[in-house]
Amino acid sequence: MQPSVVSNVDDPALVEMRRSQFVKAAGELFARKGYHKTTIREITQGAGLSTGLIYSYVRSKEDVLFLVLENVLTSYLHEIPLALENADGPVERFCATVRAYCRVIGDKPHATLLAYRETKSLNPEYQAVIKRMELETNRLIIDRIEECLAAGYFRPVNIELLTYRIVLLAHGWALKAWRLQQFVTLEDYIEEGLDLFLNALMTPAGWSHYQQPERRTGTK
Amino acid sequence: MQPSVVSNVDDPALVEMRRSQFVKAAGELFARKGYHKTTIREITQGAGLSTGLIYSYVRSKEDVLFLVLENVLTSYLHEIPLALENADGPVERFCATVRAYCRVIGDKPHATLLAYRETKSLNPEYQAVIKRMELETNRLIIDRIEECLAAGYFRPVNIELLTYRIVLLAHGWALKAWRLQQFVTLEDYIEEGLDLFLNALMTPAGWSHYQQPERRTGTK
Amino acid sequence: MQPSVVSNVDDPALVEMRRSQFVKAAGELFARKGYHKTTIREITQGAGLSTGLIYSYVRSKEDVLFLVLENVLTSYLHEIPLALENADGPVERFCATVRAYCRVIGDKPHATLLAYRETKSLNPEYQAVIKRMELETNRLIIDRIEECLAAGYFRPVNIELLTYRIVLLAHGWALKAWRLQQFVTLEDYIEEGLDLFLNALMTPAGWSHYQQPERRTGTK
Amino acid sequence: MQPSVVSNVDDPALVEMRRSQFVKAAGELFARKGYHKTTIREITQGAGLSTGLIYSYVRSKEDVLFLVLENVLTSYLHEIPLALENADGPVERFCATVRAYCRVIGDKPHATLLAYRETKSLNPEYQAVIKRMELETNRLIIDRIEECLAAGYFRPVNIELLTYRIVLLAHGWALKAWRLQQFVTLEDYIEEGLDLFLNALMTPAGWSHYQQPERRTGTK
DNA sequence: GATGAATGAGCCTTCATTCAT
DNA sequence: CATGAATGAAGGCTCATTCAT
Repeated sequence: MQPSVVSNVDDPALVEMRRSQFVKAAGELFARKGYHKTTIREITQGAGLSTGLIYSYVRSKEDVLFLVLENVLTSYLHEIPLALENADGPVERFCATVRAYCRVIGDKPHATLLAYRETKSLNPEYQAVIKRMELETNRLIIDRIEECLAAGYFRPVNIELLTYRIVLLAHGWALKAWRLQQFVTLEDYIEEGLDLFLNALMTPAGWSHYQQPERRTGTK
Repeated sequence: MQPSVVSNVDDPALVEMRRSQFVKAAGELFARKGYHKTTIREITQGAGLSTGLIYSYVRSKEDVLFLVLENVLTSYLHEIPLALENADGPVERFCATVRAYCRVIGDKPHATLLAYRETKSLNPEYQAVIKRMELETNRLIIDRIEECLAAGYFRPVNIELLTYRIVLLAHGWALKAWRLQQFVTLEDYIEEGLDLFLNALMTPAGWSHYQQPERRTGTK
Repeated sequence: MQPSVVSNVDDPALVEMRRSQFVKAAGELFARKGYHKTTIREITQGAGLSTGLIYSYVRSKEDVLFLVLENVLTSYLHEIPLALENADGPVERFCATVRAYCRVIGDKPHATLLAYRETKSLNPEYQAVIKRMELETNRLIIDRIEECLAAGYFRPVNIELLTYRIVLLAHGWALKAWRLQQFVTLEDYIEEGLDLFLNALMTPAGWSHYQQPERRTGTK
Repeated sequence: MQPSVVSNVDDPALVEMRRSQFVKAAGELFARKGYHKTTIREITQGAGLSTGLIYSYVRSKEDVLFLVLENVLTSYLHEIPLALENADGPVERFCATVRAYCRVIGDKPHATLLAYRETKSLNPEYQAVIKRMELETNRLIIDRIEECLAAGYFRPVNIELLTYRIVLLAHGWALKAWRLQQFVTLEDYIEEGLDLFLNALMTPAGWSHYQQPERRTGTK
C-alpha cells in the first residue's frame, strides 16, 4: 500500500494515534456540516489539539477528507468478511455477506452519505484510490456470487451488474434512510431485498440446498 | 407555488430568461466543480453576464443552488408522465413509468448526482422543498403500483418500500454510471431491473394480461 | 451664486421641482440612516422616481448630500430674519433673533444633526460652501450684537466669540435634545439661556431700555 | 464591565496591545476620512499588521468603531477627575472640573467630533453603551454642582440643564474649533465661559469663599 | 425626459496554511 | 512535538453609475 498521506512525524504509533483523533473529529463534523463548511480549527478543537498540529500529520485539509473516507471504506473491508465465519454453504455465505454489508452501512449511514457527497471534493488521485477501494469491497460480493455460480446454485448472470444491484441495496438504505425508516426496519429491508434477489437468481439445485429462514415474502 | 426565490426585477419574462441563463451555467459548474468550489463570478461569466446582475434575480448563492435543484426535480415531474401517453394496461403503465424515470435520469446523470451531493448545502427550508418534490416524483410511481394492485396484477406489497426500490433502480444508474456503463447499457440495465421486479411482483392474472417484450432474462 | 450643482435638464422649473423631490426624500433618509447607509435607489424610490433619473439633476450622490445641507442652511437664512419684523429695540431684536435661531433648529433638529454628522462626507469645495453659509447665518447674530453695542446696551465683548456661544446655545438643543427634552422645554431652555447672556452682557443703560419678559431666573 | 467586544485570543495582555494598535490606527483614520470611507485594510496597515488579524480581536468593523469611541469616553472618565487633586473648595473643584473637561476635549478635538459624527453608525446596543458613558461623564460635573449647592455657594438651579450647558461649553470647542481658534485661545475660551456661569450662579457666600484668579472679564 | 436593467469596482470577512516560540 | 498568533488570498455581495430603450 502506498503511503498516500505523508507525515512530518516519525513515530508511527503517534502518527496513528493523532490521525485517528483528527479523523474521528473530522468525520463527525464533515457528516454534520459538510466538508467545506467545516474548518480546520473546528477539527483540531474537536480533537482537543492545537490548530497547527494537524499539519504535522497531514499536508492539507483535503488529506483529512481522504483519511476519513479511506477509514470508512477500510472498515467495510474489515467488517464484512467477519460474517463468513459462521456461514456454511455458498448461498448462506452470499446471504451473510449481503446482510453484513447492509448492516455495516446501516450502522453508520452518515459515513456512506459522506462518501457519496464529498468524494468529488478530492483530487483525481485520491478519487481513484477511493474508487479502487470500493471495487475491493465489491469483490467481497463478487466472490460470493461466483461461489454460487460455481456450485450451480445461481442461474447465469451478469456478475458485475448483480454486484452493483446489491451494492445499491446496501447503499440505498443510507441514501434514503431518512424516509425508509418510517415504514420498514433495516432487517426487514434486508430480508425483503435478499428475497427478491434469491427468487430471481436461485436454481432448483440452489433451493434444495438452501435453508431458508422463516420469514419469506414472495415465495413461488 | 411559493415564490421561494424573490427578484428585484419585475418583468416575469426577463426574470425567467435570466434565471435560466444563470441556472444553466451554474448547473454545469456545480456538477463539474461542486457548489462550494464554484464562484459567483464563474457563474455569471458562464452566463455571459456581469457579476452583480445575478443579485437582481436571486438573493444569494444558495438561491442559485436551490433553483438548479428545483429545476432538475421539476423536469422529472414534467417528463416522466409523458411516458404514459402510449401505455395501455396497468402493468404497461408501470413499466413505462419505470423506464421513463430511468431514462430521464440516464439522460442527465450529473443532475441527479448534484442533488445527492449538494442538497445538504441548502438551508433546512429549501431542503424541505426539495424533499417534498422528491415525494411528488415518487407519487408517479406509487400511483402505477396502486393501479396494478387494484387490478390484482401485483401481489400485496409494501408500496412505499417498493417505490423506493424503483427510485433506487433509477438513481442507481446515476450514482454508479461511471462503472455500470462499462458492462451494460442503460436500456439493458432498465429491462433487467424491471424483470427482477415483475417476476417478484406479478400475479398469474398479471402475467396473462401483460404483453411481455421479447427480451427477458429470468423467465419463469 | 455659483451654479454649484449642475444639471442635464434645461427647464429650470423642472430642475427645481425634481431636486426638491430628491432632496426631501434624501433628507429624511440621511437623517434616519446616515448618508452612507442610504442608497441612491432608496432616495429615488422615496421620491417616487426612477433610479437613473436623479443623474439628470445631480452628478453624484455627494451632490445630493450637498443639496440637502444647502437646503437646511438656506432655510435658516430665510427664516431667522423674519423674527425681526415685530421687534423694536436693539436688545429686543437680539433676543428675537436668538429665539428664532433656537426655534428654527428646535423645529427640525435632525437637519442640524445631519449637518454636524455628514458635512465631512463632502469634498473640500462643498465643505467650504457650507461653512460660508454658516458664517452668513452667524452674521444674523453678529449684526444684532453690534446694534446693541452701538447703542451702549451691551458691554464690550469679543463679538465672534459671543456669536459662537449663541450658535452653540441653538445647536446645543439639537445635539442634546435626546436628553434635554427630558427635563426642560425648548422655550424654557431658550429663556434661561438668554437670561444667562443678558445678565452678563447688559449695561445699566441696556436694562433701562429693555422690557424684560415676565419669567426671569437669575435676577440680580 | 461587560466584555462587549469578544476576542479569539486568550492572552489578555496581547489582546490589550493589539486592540490598542488597531484602535489607534482606526481612530486617526476615522477622524480623517470618516468611518465608512475607512477600510479594514487601511486600519490593519496603519497598525502594521495583516488584514485578517483584526478579526481575532474584534468581530466586525463596527466593533472597531465602538472600541475607538469607548476609548475616548473612557479617557475622559479617567482624566477629568485628576483635576480635583489640587482643588480645595467646592467652587474651586467645580472650576477645576470644567477646565479639565474643556482641556481634555481641547487636547483631542477630533475624538469628540468623531463621537458626534459616527455614534449613529453603531447598532442600538452600542449606542446605548456610549450614551451611558456620556452620562457617567456628566456625573463628574453634576457632583461638583451639588457640592456648591450644598455649601450654599450656588443659587438653586436646574442641575441637569446646567450640566448640559457646561458639557456644551466643552464640546463646543471641539465642534467649532476650526473657527474659534482664529480669535480666542482655548484657555481664554474656558475662562470667559466659566466667568459667565459663575456670575450667574454664585451667591454672595460663594463669592466670599472663592479665590478668583487674576484674569476676569465680566466683573460685577 | 424617464426608466430600470446592466455593469464592475471595491469591501468586509473567512479560513487554510505557516512559523516563531 | 505542540501551540496558536499571524498571514493574505479569495469570495460573496453591494451599490454608485451608465446607457439602451
